[in-house]
Amino acid sequence: MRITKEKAEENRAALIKAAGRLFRERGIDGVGVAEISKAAGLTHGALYAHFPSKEALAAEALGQAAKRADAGLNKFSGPNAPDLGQLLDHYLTREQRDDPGAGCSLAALASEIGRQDATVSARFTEGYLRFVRVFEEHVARNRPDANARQTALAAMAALIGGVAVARAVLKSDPALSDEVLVAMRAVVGELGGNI
Amino acid sequence: MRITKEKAEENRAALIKAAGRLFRERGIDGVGVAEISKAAGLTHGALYAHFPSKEALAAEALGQAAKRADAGLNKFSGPNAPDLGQLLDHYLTREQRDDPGAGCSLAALASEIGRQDATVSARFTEGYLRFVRVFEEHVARNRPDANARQTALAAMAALIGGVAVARAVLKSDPALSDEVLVAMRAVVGELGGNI
DNA sequence: TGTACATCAGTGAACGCGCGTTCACTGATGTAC
DNA sequence: TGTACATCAGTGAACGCGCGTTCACTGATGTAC
Repeated sequence: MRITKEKAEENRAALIKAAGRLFRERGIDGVGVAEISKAAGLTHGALYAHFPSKEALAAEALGQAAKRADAGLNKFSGPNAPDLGQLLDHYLTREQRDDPGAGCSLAALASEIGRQDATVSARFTEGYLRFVRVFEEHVARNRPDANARQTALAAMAALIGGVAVARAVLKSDPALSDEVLVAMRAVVGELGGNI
Repeated sequence: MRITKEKAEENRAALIKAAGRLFRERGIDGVGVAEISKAAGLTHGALYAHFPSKEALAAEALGQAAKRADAGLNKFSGPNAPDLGQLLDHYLTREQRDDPGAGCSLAALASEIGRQDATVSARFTEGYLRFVRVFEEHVARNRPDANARQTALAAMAALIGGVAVARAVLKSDPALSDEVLVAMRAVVGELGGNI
């Protein structure tokens, strides 16, 4: 039952989208190819017509997620960008914390990417550096005295850690989880030269 | 073949130690009970004489690791403690990054703890707060103007994120990985009122 | 435009394997007398 | 102190199940004439 090229491309996109969401929700090790395929409306055999392995799909999913994040990130860049505080308010929300599937892949998968292969690592690096560059612009503008690159590298890693920690403590101490988000917002805002 | 109470206690400790190391190295989902038991010199059946489930073992392993970290942390606390920079130099090393099994469980498992149950989350929270309190002391001493609690919460989450990011980008961009560690050291040092 | 046929996305059974957990059993330890 | 026996940490086979991957097959699509 061969299908149109158009439909095949749709199916491929559905696989990538489902994989991204499920990997963020439950980790790369935490979800199987059968479930990803089913979520995309296909059987697992079809997945292997598009990707040589689960790991290749993971790399593709991470790349796609970075691309989507990049689109959202563009409006925070350039000479007429809103101030850094708005980017932080956008990133450090309860919604982001409470719905990892819809959120940032960097925060959702940070501590397990190191165990994946180099191609997955490369997609993480790309996504991370996209955020870093936007941060760098803001720091260079707001705090000409500071080392913008260094501050941006640390600030973005801090945000990733902040969301990961807020999620990790949530089930045992929800008040602390909120406190971490607020603290991150204040401290990174100050770091970036923005109250 | 019943064994002495003493030997049984040793075996229990070996299970916890092996579990901690393997979980940090490969993630909780990434290692099975058979391998943990084997690393402790036992069969998997014995594991269930000590722990009701893999998840209970994970909680125990995280608690034990926090206890050990606490011992190392005590010398950075109190009125005669060395300055914060030494704690940062101790935490943000290539050794820490390159050997997750021997390092900090918070950094190794941050983004997957949110998927575990509340008892595992509770052990993470305990470990995190131990670090936060030590940080808080230093910030209160070095920067009386700052909100010490808030700064400490953000700084510790930042360190966790920094190590996780340094590991995530390592395979694809080792130079960037080093740069992240250096940036974190500088920025968090400044945050804590220490050059 | 109509016909013949090669292509290939997708199906679903099957592969070997490892997973977490259970359980009947072993036999030295620990205890009661 | 010596004997009888209950205890229980540890063994290893077995449970059902899901894992990632392979492959013979299907049949509509896309293409060559």
